[in-house]
Amino acid sequence: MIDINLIRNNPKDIQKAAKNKNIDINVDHILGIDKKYKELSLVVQKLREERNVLTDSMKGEPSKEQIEKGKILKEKLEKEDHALKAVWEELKEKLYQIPNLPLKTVPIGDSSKFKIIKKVGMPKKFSFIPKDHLEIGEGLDIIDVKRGAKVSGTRFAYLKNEGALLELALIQFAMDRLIKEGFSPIFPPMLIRHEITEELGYWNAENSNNYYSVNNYEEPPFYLIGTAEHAIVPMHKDEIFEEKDLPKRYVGFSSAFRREAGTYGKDTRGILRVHQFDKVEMVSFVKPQNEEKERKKILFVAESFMQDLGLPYQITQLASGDLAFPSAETIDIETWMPSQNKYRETHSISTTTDFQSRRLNIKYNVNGEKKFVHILNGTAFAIGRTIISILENYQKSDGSVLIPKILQKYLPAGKAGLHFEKISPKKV
RNA sequence: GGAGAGGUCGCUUAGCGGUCUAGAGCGGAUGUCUUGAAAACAUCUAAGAAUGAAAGUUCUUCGCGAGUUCGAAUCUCGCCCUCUCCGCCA
Repeated sequence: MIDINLIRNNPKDIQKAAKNKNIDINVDHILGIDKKYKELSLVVQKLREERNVLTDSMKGEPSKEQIEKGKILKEKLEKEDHALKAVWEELKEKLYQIPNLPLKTVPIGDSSKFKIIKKVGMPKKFSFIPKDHLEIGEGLDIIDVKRGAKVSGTRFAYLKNEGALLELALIQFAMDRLIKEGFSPIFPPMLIRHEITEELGYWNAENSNNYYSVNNYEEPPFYLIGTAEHAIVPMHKDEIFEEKDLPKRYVGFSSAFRREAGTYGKDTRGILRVHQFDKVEMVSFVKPQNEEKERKKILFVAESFMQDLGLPYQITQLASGDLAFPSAETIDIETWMPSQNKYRETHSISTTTDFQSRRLNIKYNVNGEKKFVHILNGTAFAIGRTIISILENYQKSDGSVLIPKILQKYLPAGKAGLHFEKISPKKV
């Protein structure tokens, strides 16, 4: 949620920012409702004051006149109070439709206006025509989308054998590093309540069909998280941090569930875009003045993972039109995918400034003054896409794959014919 | 899933229609005393909003919402959550 005072004082900026995010709001209209709301609340407050004065004046049995007066007051108050509530609902709905404002540094425009910040590593030249991850994965019997489709439908897959072990290795690798960086490891719940989804700011209007709801019979439905962030950020809802406890950092592991509505026909092959994937995710709660520093830290760690894995990548800054509703800035890491001959998103690092903390009421205490924290999130590993990058970038002509050295210590010692320095193709 | 108990200021709790501007204890902060500390004593110790230069004043919030009433922490209903016992279960 945007600070209402920000809207009152800079209506033009808000209008422009929403436009840059391709979100249609009418700030003047909202200000009109806000004015009505302020006037009405004043009326209601006055009436309540009158009522309080009246009740304070009667200590024992009230007189007939007093009761009469009270009745009249009560009626008036009820009427005005209802009107006030209605206006508030209207205002709240409008306020919830206002997206977070992009930072000044964010390029304005649609998705084509993204900025490439830097490139690291050179795409490898292959002496043979590189296969894509699905061909490699099926050859090694570590990815199975056919059976995924049989059991769950399109865009579902099984990760098997060394593929499964590779996932565990990546999780452990990321966790180890991030724990050293001051992140608390956490396995969050993957079903969340509806009210939480609203407060996070992802389930608004046009985005509402991106996530799954889960039937809970007589109870209100749950939502399946789209990323660990959805369950970790609201952990501290309605809480006040002590200044000394910030920054508060979490590294969470969870599955992520996405309906991928509107992506029919896009990235249908393999496991690049699936309805369920696992992810190691970073979340930080920081003081506003430390936000910049934290963003750099999260990006730095994410980059270091890719460097350690020896994968070529580029860093891009998303344009305003591409930012998620609560994001003020998003930096992506795109990793080289030889089969597509291009970089594809594997990491996304966003700052939501105080947007989520306002909705969720998460503050910190500075010498008695309560201020909203800033919240950042970033991918450590989107496991599926990382596995794709490893398979494709480290493939050999015989269909086997050399696994980056750094992961070796996280893979169990070879037995039963498994060789972890490389994954060998299945003998047919 | 069945039965019961309960959600009040950081923690433990009092409160059972007007005396609640919510009391007490613990914890915390500051001060007095002390070489320093402890103890003791004193004061302070929830959040949000309106107005105001400020001091202050007022309003809201006793899990959330609706209702009864001149008046609700207190009564009624619905919802959310927690705990205990039983059942089921990895």
